Amino acid sequence: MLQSKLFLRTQNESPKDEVAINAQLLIRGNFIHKLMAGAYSYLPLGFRVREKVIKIIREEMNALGAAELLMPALHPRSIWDMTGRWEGLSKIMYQFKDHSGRELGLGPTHEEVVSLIAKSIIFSYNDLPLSVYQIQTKFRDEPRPKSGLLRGREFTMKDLYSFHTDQDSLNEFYEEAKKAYHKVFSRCGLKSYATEASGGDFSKEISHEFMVESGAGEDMTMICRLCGWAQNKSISEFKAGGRCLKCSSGVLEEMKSIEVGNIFKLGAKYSEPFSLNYKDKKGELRPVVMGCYGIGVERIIGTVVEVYHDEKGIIWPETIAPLSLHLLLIGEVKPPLKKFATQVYNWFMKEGVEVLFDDRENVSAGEKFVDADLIGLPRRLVVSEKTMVQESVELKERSKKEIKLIKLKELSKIFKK
RNA sequence: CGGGCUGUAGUACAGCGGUAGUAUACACCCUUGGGGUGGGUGCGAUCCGGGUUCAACUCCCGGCAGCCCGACCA
Repeated sequence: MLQSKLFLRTQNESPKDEVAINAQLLIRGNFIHKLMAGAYSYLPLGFRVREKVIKIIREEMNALGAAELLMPALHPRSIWDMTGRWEGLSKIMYQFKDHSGRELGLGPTHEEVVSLIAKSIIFSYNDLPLSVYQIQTKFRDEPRPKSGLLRGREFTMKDLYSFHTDQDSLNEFYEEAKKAYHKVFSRCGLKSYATEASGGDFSKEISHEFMVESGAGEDMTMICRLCGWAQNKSISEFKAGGRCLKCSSGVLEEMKSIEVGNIFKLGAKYSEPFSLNYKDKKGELRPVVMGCYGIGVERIIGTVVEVYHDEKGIIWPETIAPLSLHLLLIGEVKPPLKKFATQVYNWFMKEGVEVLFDDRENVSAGEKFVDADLIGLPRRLVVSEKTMVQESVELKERSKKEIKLIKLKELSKIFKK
């Protein structure tokens, strides 16, 4: 990928008014562009990060046994009246009328729609358990969008819904989903705590929020770092400094955190209003037992930037970096040097290494270094007159200080497919 | 939704009741060529509406927008 063709222009200065680190760095690095509070465009680099995160989520959801589908974002009022949530969520749901006066809304979540679909699929205990998910744009009329990507009005959510004959089956799946969630976040470079929280509107039962430690977060979590037990401070009866009741040897701490996902046991809350029932072995109708599970894609991206950065810019984890290698052509670009650099670039392209080639001419070395640090690809490779005469390139990892000179012949040892 | 702060070139900042300035970006010329090289020329702006005033970017009121605090947050 050629930087000169990337629709990219970095900014030296942080945008006015943006305080959140993730907003500052992602805007400066030209990953995103703000259209209004809480609505961002994904520019080519940001788009690639988003795709990587989505790919990880998709792989883990598929591994969990869930099937992917896609539901509409546009909903008629009637389906929301089934659960009383047209009124109940009127503050947070974008609701409007079309030209014929029909009342429509943009989905902030999809329990209603998925329950309706499930009615056409689930009839018998033989059909259960089942689970489906989608990765889709959600709309919420947030009273206060804030902190860059962390709280938007329009955002991408992976929402998963599971269907069961009974609570035991749900509990079993719930624990598997919990593991899958930890795996998603860990693959994105984030340490997550499954935190006990109230079920909110969804459920009277305890739910779990997946918290990542960050000063940029909105939530306070009580955690035991020893065993990983965590509880949202808002429902916690424990105090910091107290002993962990779970492992009895750790000490509870307060931790500021970002919620990147959550899981709920819904029970029959949505199946009942939709008469989503199945026939048990005796032929008797019973309500389907449901669970729902969400992950905020943009939240993951924003959180990663909050966690992985330094004063120069972002330091992407390899797994979700937009590309893995930044190739810089430094110094006066004479034909032999350009040829040499292109040769190196082509080698990486052939090897299938995702490389961003800063091929811009008449851009100073310093400017290229600054841009590379800001954009934060895991590895930086410098090609110049100096390295050319030695038949080599310079390798530096974004997270480290040392620079290594690598002979061209040795490239294949370091960059294996 | 309550409170606070802020709206001036693409971006980031100054400024003043009377001709709007700097940096950067952009275009061109020269220079330089390993951590935003230096110099020159040029292009480019006062959020919207109302009020006060001879005169408003500046003062006052209202809107809108952005950020922050709080409330809210399936």
